Amino acid sequence: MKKGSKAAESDTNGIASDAPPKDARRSEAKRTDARRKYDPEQTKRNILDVATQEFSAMGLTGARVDAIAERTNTTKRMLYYYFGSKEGLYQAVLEKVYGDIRALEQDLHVSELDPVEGMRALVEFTFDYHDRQRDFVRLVTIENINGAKYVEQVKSFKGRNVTVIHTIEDLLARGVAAGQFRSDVDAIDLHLLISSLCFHRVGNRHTFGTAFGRDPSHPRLRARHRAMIVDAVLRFVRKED
Amino acid sequence: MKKGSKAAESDTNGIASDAPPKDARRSEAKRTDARRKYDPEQTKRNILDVATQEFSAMGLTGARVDAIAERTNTTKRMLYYYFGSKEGLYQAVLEKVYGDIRALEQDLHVSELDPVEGMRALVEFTFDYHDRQRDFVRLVTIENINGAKYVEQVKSFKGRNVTVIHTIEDLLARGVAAGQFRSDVDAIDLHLLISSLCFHRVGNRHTFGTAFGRDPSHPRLRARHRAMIVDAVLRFVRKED
Amino acid sequence: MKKGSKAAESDTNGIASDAPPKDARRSEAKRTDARRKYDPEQTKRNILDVATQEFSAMGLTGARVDAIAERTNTTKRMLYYYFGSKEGLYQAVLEKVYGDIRALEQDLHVSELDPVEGMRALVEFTFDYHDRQRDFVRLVTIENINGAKYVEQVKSFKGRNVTVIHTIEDLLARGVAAGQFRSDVDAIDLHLLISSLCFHRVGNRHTFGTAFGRDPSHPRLRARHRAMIVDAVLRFVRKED
Amino acid sequence: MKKGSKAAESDTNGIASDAPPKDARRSEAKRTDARRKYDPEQTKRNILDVATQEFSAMGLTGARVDAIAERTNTTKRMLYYYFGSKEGLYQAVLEKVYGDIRALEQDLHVSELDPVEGMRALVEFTFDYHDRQRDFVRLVTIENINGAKYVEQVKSFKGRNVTVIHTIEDLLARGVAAGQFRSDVDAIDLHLLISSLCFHRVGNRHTFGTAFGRDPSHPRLRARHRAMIVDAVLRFVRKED
DNA sequence: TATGAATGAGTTTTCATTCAT
DNA sequence: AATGAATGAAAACTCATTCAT
Repeated sequence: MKKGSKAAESDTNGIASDAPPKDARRSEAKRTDARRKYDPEQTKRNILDVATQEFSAMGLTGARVDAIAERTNTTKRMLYYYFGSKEGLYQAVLEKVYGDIRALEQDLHVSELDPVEGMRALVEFTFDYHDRQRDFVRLVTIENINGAKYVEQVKSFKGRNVTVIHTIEDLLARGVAAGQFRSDVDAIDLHLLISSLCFHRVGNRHTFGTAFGRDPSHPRLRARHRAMIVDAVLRFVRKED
Repeated sequence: MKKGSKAAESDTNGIASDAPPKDARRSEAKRTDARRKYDPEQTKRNILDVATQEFSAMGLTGARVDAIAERTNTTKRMLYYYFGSKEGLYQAVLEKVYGDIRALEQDLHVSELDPVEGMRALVEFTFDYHDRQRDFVRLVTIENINGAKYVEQVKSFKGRNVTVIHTIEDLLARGVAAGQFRSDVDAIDLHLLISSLCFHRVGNRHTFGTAFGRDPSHPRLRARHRAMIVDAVLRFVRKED
Repeated sequence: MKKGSKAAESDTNGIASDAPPKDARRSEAKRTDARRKYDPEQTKRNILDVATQEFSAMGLTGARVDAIAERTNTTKRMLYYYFGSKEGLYQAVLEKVYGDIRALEQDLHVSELDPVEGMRALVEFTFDYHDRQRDFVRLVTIENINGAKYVEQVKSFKGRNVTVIHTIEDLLARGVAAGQFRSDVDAIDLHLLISSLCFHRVGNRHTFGTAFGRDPSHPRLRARHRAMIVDAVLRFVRKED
Repeated sequence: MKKGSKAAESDTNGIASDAPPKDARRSEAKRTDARRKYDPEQTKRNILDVATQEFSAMGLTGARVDAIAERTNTTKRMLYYYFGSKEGLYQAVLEKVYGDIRALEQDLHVSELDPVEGMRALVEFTFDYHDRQRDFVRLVTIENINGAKYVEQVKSFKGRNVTVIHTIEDLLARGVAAGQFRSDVDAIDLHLLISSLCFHRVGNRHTFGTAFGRDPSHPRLRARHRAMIVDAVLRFVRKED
């Protein structure tokens, strides 16, 4: 069994793991010095970012505390200082990742759009989010292997899902009222359907790639998939004449 | 101070992990002595069955060789004797699991059905298979976390996928010819779409259950999902007038 | 995953660990300001009191600097500021505890009593002291596990013992002269005998309680033990006719 | 804080830690070879003997698993293999130590002796046992610091104590019947009294030695103490004319 | 073919102590 | 005088694998 203590894959190409806030911080209160030695918030964030990559790449059991610590600006000790244990850190990562997606969903003002366009926007957003946030997808996958044991304790988790369902319910209701959508679609079922289509091609892209020699993350394929999924969803909800 | 060494979840309700053979075996080939003291085949199979459960429940890194050995009729040494290493055993499990599905697909004589009925049959079969073979679904998930590293070396893997694509191509071609299906659907894309819908609700059932308080494996929900997925696929391929 | 960081047992029911002084102090010397922001003496005393409990409950190796600091009004840093190290703090605790008992023994004016009554008074005092000062008993026990390494450097230690022996020698001499006591009793041996009887039932009360289902600190049992021990000592020293 | 990973004191001068069984073993079944490489019983016993010394010298928290392992013929891993954890090993040590004393007590046929002689024999036995088995005394002390947490789970513990009380009750009853003993002595109280006298001088010998410059384990002093304690107990139980 | 004992290298976690503010 | 953040060294414990029988 190989050891490879570097993350096998560093999928962090999205928002979550960008470490942008250095500027945000500076603009706050702490004046001059660019890098202070004692900055708990930054230390925590740094650990969390590295841990996100490592856990998403290796799973809870596969990740190594040492490996995380090594890629950090601090030492292993700080990791325990702030997060208590490996599991505690893992949970904090889940919390952060679920918090991130919720923040973004706010920007979608679906309720202001025509039902069909709103549905399209929602699906495209969901597609794009999963496509970019591989760490998120992997962590959800990992949680399912863990039997959702840790996500249950994550506060941001439940809230996030309620919001999506409300959005979908609103779209469906308006679409039905406008005679555009059929009336027998359940919001949660539809959410599952959309999620399935957006999640699977990211989460299972490795076996898919191996099986068919196609990399689903290739731009051309991605664009086609995006269109296909939007199409499939709209055909599913659309009222047939 | 001890940790639970039993598989966190024993999802074995399907074919893969059934350990039926003790009797079946005897009536097979090995004639004479009813119970021999040393039966390599049975020993191997026993190890494999236990390992399937353990790996599918815990992942490659999460599974413990000791835990597997303990639930076996033999000792840890035998595990190494027959499979060489933890990874070797894991690979053997993948091999077995992929072999299982191929055997089943033979029974589907889709080519003899009307395109629409054939498509329905294919989707229903795919749905049922994933619904029952949770171990399979989990192992695929796990492989994707491993970057499909091990599945690449599994012989039954590639072959299996080729077959499905052929089946779909045949259905699409016949459906287009009959004026029932649209002509711009790619077989691999459609396979991905079907897989997504059938896979996700099983693989991510824990987070789904936690999020919405609905267990997707409940009979009523399962039936509804099955119908919904068939419906979605047919709407997707059907030619609009 | 956290461990209980509170002392396993807080036996502080006596003088040593009472933290009475907040007011007493003020009336002492430091006149003017009722509550100053920085009060080194109070800070030290507070640390010392907490440390007494923690060390007596957990032993030198078992006690945790973090746990002590947490229960303090100040921070860990202050602990090092004032006491230099964990060992330094432990030693300061020993010093304090031995100082306490000496102060009390002054109040016993045994030399003014009839030998038999004096002996009774001494035994009763010794009994009561051990019975109340569990922290003291525990710390002595702990020191014996440490090979008395730290108590050797405690100034109040030697002096204290010399005093007791003088008291006993005086009692014995007067008792022999009065024809009440036998003449072949060694003062240090007698001290050991008395100590044994008073110390053991406190120090080993847990195993005793577990073994016999009797809690030696129960009032009824305590009274009986007190009488028994006085009786045993008097029978031992008394001259037989 | 000093590290000293060797046992600070190796008090093993008694039966428990003698490693005599090499012969016993040979005379059993295992024929020829004096030291076999695979001998679980011996491995366990070896670990247990070393652990007894280390725990009794350093306490539960003070003892170091590494230090124990180092002085063993095997590796640290085996310690976990057989005893599961540091606490498990500690408990096994308690079990062994309590088992040892019970075995010895069988040899005392007190019931066949005249009450006075029987009482003398019992006290002398108790004295000698504590005097020799310092490891036992220290471990009991340590357990009392632990609040008897571990000893409660030790099977040999309760049984042992019941036996002693029966012996004492028998002696008292016969002595009273013979007009030699007073009738108002409680067996458990007497046991406590005897234990106190025998235990304290061993358990607290370090502080005693430091305080008075006398080493209670010196042969001359030991003999005098032995006589004194027998005398004190007999005076306590004897009926006064 | 089969087995229980044994192991070294790693992995998580804890601890007393010090630094920068 | 006082503090929260930071740390290296060591401690407990685990894991996949091999050996002797």
